[in-house]
Amino acid sequence: MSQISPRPGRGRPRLLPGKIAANPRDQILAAAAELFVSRGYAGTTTREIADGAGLRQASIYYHFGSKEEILAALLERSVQARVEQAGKIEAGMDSVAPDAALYALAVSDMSALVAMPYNIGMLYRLPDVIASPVYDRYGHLRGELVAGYGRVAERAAAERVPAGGEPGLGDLLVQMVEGVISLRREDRIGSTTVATIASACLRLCGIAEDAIEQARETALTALAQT
Amino acid sequence: MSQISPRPGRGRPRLLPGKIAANPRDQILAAAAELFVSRGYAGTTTREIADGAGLRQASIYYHFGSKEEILAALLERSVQARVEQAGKIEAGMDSVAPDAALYALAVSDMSALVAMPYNIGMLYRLPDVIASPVYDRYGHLRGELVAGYGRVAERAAAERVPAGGEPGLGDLLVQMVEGVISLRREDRIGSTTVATIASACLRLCGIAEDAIEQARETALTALAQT
DNA sequence: GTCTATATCGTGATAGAC
DNA sequence: GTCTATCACGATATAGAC
Repeated sequence: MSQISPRPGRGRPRLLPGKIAANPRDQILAAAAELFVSRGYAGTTTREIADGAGLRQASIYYHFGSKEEILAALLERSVQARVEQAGKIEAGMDSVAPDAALYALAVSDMSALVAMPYNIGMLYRLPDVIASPVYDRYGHLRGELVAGYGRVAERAAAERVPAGGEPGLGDLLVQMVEGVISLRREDRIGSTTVATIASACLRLCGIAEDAIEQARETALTALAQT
Repeated sequence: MSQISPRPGRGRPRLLPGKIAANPRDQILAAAAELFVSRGYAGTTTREIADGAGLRQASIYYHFGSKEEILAALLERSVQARVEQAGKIEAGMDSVAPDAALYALAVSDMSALVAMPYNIGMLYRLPDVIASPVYDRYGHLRGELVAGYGRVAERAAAERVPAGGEPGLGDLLVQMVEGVISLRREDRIGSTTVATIASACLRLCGIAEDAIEQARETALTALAQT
């Protein structure tokens, strides 16, 4: 990154001076994220990215070596936050009730997904992204996420639901949680969305309605302290 | 389609005579399906499709007017079977127990998804497909599918789970059911997969374990008669 | 650090021979 | 009905001026 020298007045001025607020790298990432998510990776051109970022097509190559490098940066961002938060919650699992831990995991993970700029959590679903060589570097992290869900869920479910099926509880729950991605694409995230899905996760573990309600309150107060 | 004249000996012979078995239109569709699903729509070239179908790039344009027309044909195939089956099950819903109807709906829908060539059920998830103008012609059908799931599920759930949340039960269940698409992409469809997910659907409606087991048997015998 | 200009290649689609 | 040949365009990426 020594190539970046943010000294004012350096470099030829941009044509469109309206967007010099944030640093250009982030502007490029933001524009690319929006386009990748709405038109796909292969369906997005570097020219469109440049337009969105407010600079010229060629100028992108000062900040990134290739189009694929932009994708890699976005992929890393999109998985990092989720895995980190999930790890923290699983680490502190022993101090709270198992079902509250699951509720907290679901809520914090969905919050991370919803908070991501331009819904980049869905990059992982795109075939051309998965086929890309850069996917291999971050793909296994999502597997760890599923495994984490599985461990937390098995505890919460106890013996209430038949275990050992394929797909496992972790797969089912991650599938449910990532439903917010589709909902968000359709602009359907409301004030009750996250709570509704989190409750559904506990229901999927055979937890009764009153216990779900209790786990919800425990989880929310625990999350508020973080 | 009057342009198709399958008289033997007509037309210049193909370079690669190995694949003349089925009709060329279907060969093109099959090749396109495999590629769209593995590399995305925009990421697939007509040359690659032609290679997969065993003819030359330009020859595709005898069977389809454009690349988009190929996509439209695949989209139609992928939604038709699901909506049809769902409609039949919902129509015969009164004659079986509500929870058995839901189980049957989930199983038959997942079976349709699993039976689709090259997992084309996932075309609906691709941003460049959704952004394409041809999507508008078939997109609303998926909405009807969700609504159908919602009606069947509300009956099965009765008053056991809080209703009226966003997302609705239909959204949650379709989300679960379409999880087979991801599993299939990862080659993880086993003998218990469909049953596990169908049971999870009922669990999501607050149905108890023994009732789930009973619904399963009722549904399977009902489906066997069809 | 961003620009203009351009090289080089790949794309979807068309024309016309066979 | 499939071929060869090619057009017109748009893609990523590079070179070098400012």
